[in-house]
Amino acid sequence: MPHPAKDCRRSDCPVSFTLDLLGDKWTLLVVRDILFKDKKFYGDFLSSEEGIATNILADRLEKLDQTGILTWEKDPNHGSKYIYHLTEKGLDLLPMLLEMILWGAKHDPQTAAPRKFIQAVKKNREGVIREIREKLR
Amino acid sequence: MPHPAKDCRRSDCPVSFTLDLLGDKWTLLVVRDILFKDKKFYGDFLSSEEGIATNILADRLEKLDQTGILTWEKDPNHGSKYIYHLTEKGLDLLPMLLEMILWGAKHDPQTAAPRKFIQAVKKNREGVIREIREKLR
DNA sequence: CTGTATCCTTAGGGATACTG
DNA sequence: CAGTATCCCTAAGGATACAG
Repeated sequence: MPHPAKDCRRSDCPVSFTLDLLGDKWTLLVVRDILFKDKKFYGDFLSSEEGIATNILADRLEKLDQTGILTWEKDPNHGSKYIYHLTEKGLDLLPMLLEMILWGAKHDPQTAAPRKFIQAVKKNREGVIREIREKLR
Repeated sequence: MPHPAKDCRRSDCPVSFTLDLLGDKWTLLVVRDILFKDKKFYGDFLSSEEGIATNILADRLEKLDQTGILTWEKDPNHGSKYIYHLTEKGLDLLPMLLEMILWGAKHDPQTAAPRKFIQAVKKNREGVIREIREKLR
């Protein structure tokens, strides 16, 4: 059952549903790290510049797993314990994240979003989506 | 300065920026109500099925105003005190909200999203965006 | 190092009372 | 009715210690 139980969903509205799963300040940063920064290890996420706390990170990884957005597997090289990656459901978040990036880049005067990437998304949204999905598959 | 002060932004990443402003379980529900449900009065928002508390609503309206996403004006008919509406910056959230709807509708088995609307968005995203923007202007 | 668990403070937010 | 303010509790989450 990769979705909230009856008593933790506030309504059947899709916006509300999405917010029930992802509506906080940290969860989507983990998704962002995987989608756009090729991160896959626990320490990768920990070292992101926003400075997520280790308990928060562990909690979010577990919740993302429970909701079927992310999974992990043992690291064969054993440099790390696990390799985290998105499921199809998680990869489906890419368009939403891209819109968040466009909105943030447009309205944040001190954004650090790379101009080239923003232009690429504006010019060829579907292409960028396909490319990133391919890379992560 | 319609954006977070230096000490409340976690990084210059556009995703992080967007989450700093909108990353909680309630704020985007108000935006949704305006964009898709033609709500404009305090009581409209209060009566949404998710059941936002009055103090939370007041707080979010104020924050959305501080960040330049929403404004209000006196209601000339005085049925209500104020009429709330989105700024251009707020209307710019529409594409992101649409992606949230698509994702929620796809992955929530008990979604209440109208099939026709979902199809319309998939088929003619830009058209839907233009139409809704026009209506709210 | 990777990941887990504990402690403890603050902030989010529900219930409800209050004002115009 | 529209909107504000208070009370109070729970949960989010920062710091940090601990285990493999």
